[in-house]
This record gives sequence, C-alpha cells and structure tokens, in this order.
Amino acid sequence: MRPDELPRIRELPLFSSMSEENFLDLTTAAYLQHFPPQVELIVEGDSADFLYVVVEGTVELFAKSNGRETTMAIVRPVNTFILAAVLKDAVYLMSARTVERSRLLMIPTSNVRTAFENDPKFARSIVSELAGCYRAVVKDHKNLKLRSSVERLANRLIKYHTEQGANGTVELFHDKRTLAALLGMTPENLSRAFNTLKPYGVEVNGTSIHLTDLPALETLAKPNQLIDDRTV
Amino acid sequence: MRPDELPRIRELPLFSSMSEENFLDLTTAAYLQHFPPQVELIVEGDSADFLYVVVEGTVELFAKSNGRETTMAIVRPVNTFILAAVLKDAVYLMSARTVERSRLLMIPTSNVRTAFENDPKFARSIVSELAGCYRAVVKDHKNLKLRSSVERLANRLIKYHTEQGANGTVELFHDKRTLAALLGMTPENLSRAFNTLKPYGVEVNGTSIHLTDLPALETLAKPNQLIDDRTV
DNA sequence: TTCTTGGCTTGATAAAAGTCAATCTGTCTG
DNA sequence: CAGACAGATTGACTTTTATCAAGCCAAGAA
Repeated sequence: MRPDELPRIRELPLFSSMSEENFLDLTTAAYLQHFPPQVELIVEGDSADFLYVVVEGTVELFAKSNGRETTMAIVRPVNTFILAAVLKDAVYLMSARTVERSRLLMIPTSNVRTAFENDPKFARSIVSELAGCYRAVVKDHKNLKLRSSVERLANRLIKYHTEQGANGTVELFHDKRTLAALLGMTPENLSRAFNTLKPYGVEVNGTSIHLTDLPALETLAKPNQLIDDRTV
Repeated sequence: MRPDELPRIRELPLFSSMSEENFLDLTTAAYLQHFPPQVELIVEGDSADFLYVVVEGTVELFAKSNGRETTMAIVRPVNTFILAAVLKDAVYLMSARTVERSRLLMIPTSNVRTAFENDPKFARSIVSELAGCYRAVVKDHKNLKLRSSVERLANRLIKYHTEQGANGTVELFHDKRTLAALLGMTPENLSRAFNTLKPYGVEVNGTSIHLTDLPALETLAKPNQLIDDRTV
C-alpha cells in the first residue's frame, strides 16, 4: 500500500479509534488493490480469507440458489463487506463482484481477529459496524415482506433522493436490472413500476430520475424510519 | 434471580467464557422473569433498555408497517434477541411477544456494554453471537428472494425434520398462521402449499407432520446449506 | 350434551408478479 | 456511416399469491 493512502483509511469509523500500533499491524498485512469491473471477488461457500473495505467504486453482493440469482446489496465507499464471515471464520454466504473499476482494501482474516483481541477500541468499532450490518439486513427483510414492489421502488427513490441532497433529482449509480434485483423484482416489472409511479411525479431519463411531486410520492410510499433510514 | 438458576445461565455460549466477577456483575443487575403467553415485551421504535435471553418458552419477533404485520423470527431457548439494538444503543427494529408462557433473562443495556468493555472474552462471545444473528437474517433473506412459497415450506419442513432427530415426524411448535407469516405467505396459501406437498409424502395432522418420502421432498425443495443450515 | 369460538381449510375471484417474445434505443465498433 | 449489441421497454399471456367469503372441525364453556 502506498503510504500516502494510509491517512484516508485511518479516518474510517472502523479504524479511527484504534491504537497506531495496531493500525500499522493491520495495514502492513493488508492489500490495497484496484479491480476492473465485473470481477468476481468472492464466491459464496468459500471460506473467509479477507475482510474487504470498499475504498473507491462499487461492489455488488449477490447470492444464487437452484439456478436463480439475486442481488443482496450494493456496497459503496466507505464500507466493509463480509465482516460476519470473517469474525466467525465461516464460509461466505454471499458472492461479491465489482460493478465498476474499484479500489478495495483487503485485510487478512487472522489479522482482523488478532487486532480484535488486542485492541478494545477496535473491538468496539467492529461490533458497531457488525450491528449496523445486521440492522441493514433486517430493514431489507422488512421491506421485502411488508411492501409491494411498487412501494419498494417508491421508497427507494425517496431514500436516494434524501441521501443525494433532496434537490428533485435522483441519480442511479447502478443499471436498472441491478436495481430490479436489489428490490426483489424482474427488470420488466421494474419498468412497469416506473410507469405506475408516473402519475406521482416520477420522470425517468435513463439513470437520472426527476421527482416532481414528492408529497404525492410519499403518500403512496408511506416511508418508515425503521425501514428506510440508514442512520436509525 | 434465584441462586440455583445461575449455573444454567452460566453455561450459555454467551456467558461461559467470561470471568466469574463480570458474570456476577451482569447477573446481579439482571432479572429472570416469567411471562404469560401473548405479552408484548418490546415495541419497535422504543429505545433498547434490556438484552433479552430466552431461557424457557418461545418468543416471536415481528414487525409492522403501513397496517401490515409479519413475523420476523421465532426465538427458542437458549438464544438472545435484539442484541444489535443494545450494542448500538439504538431503537428496536422489531417488536417481541411471548408465544407461550416463557422465562426470560433481562440484562440492562448499560451492564451489557460495561461487561463488553471490561471482559475481552465476553466481547468475543458477543461478536460471535451477533455475527450468528446477522448470518441468520441473511439466510432468511436469501430464502425469501430465491424461492417460491412452496419451496420455502418444503425446505422448512426438512430443516425442522433434521433438527428434531430425522425420525420421519416433524412437530410444529407454533401455530400455522405464525408459520405462514414466518415463511412470508398467508395462512390460506400455507394450506394450499401443504396440499401441493401431499404427493411428496407430506402428511399433516394438526401440528404434527409426517414425512413419508423424504427423497421426493428433497428433490422438490433442493435444500441449500448456505440457506438452510443453522450451523454454517 | 350443545353452543360457541378460533384456527384452519376450501372455493371463487382478483391482483401482483413472472415469463416469453418482440421491439426500441442509445452506444460502441468497424 | 451502417451494423451490432446490450439494456430497457412493451405487449400478451401464465403463474403465483392474495383476498374475500363460506364452511369445517376440534376444544372449551355453559
């Protein structure tokens, strides 16, 4: 890893409170690497060798069963993935691939666990990160079980809109087929869901979406903090 | 708490490796209490006051949104619930109610976090427990996104069958409406799904189910370790 | 016993979502 | 520039799932 990149990593919530010594132990063992788009980083069922941190780019977590495939999550900077498998020394439950050219920090499993034992503050950060991941999946699960596909799309648009500055425009950072899989529906159905939302002020232009009647959209979507708010 | 009950708690994976001193600190602050059936223990949105451990009985975790309700999980002895909310000092994402008369250990949030700071071995157990919870939800999510309702039922029956000794009989420890909600379908649809499975050797008798043709059922269900195996 | 009750099942129907095939559209490439 | 291509959309249709209403059945109460 280039030494000038260390400070950026150091600032991440996961690492900011640990001791300098333990941070160096972790990072000297780690790799910071570029990957081209569409590279399979890990395959579900393999044993966990590295903890991954997305420093730049986008990573898709997906899962397969019985010939079907679905997107589980999109990981953007700066976030980790497959932390739970690393901590349990278990096999991955999800596969991961890069969506675009990405820069990833890869920390060997054993170093993560050593740092966890030696540095109580790092242990605290790990737990906070892991609990956050848990709560994110619970929210996804509630979303899927309690809402129709049109409602999921509407709420997702409102969520992105808020996160992107609430200026009337939403930019999708992944293609629509991925959005469809993320929302648990087919691409065809996503198209139709967008049409259903047209009367509620949703104007689609490729990956750029204008929301011209947010109150109407919210009336339909009925957003719920305990599902849609990332920070809760 | 009665002193003769301490040893049983002590043996739980979550507590077995922590120091005697810290264990006593935790348990003197905790309450071990009986609850009748159908008591609402916590409500989603409330802030996390206690970590709960189901010592005896059954607890249902559920969530509501926009007038709809679904079962998120059934917690049986000996397991914890809402650990993530406690560790993040956040609000509950799920509500909980007793299904039958149950005995629960309630540990105040602040004591859990103190013990986490003071006892590295307890911290290790907490992380293992939390990672396990995370992986359980990921499996549930995969189950819901990658399978039809009949497949979910078939796999659930196989799972229970394995866990209960694989002797040809499965006993449901919750009523069918709860099973339906847990599997993400309506009670009517569960009834029909059981009918669909009749040709595959599934004989229903109230809450007791016989599996007379496991190979056929497995051919239909296509069980997947990375979804169905609790221990992976 | 008879009545009531709640959970379960069944049937008819409707809505939601998926599938398949065809078409469109913008981008890339030769 | 034309052609190829991938992603997106649309239409027709099927399957899956939900909804609503009615009936069944076993357990508990009078």
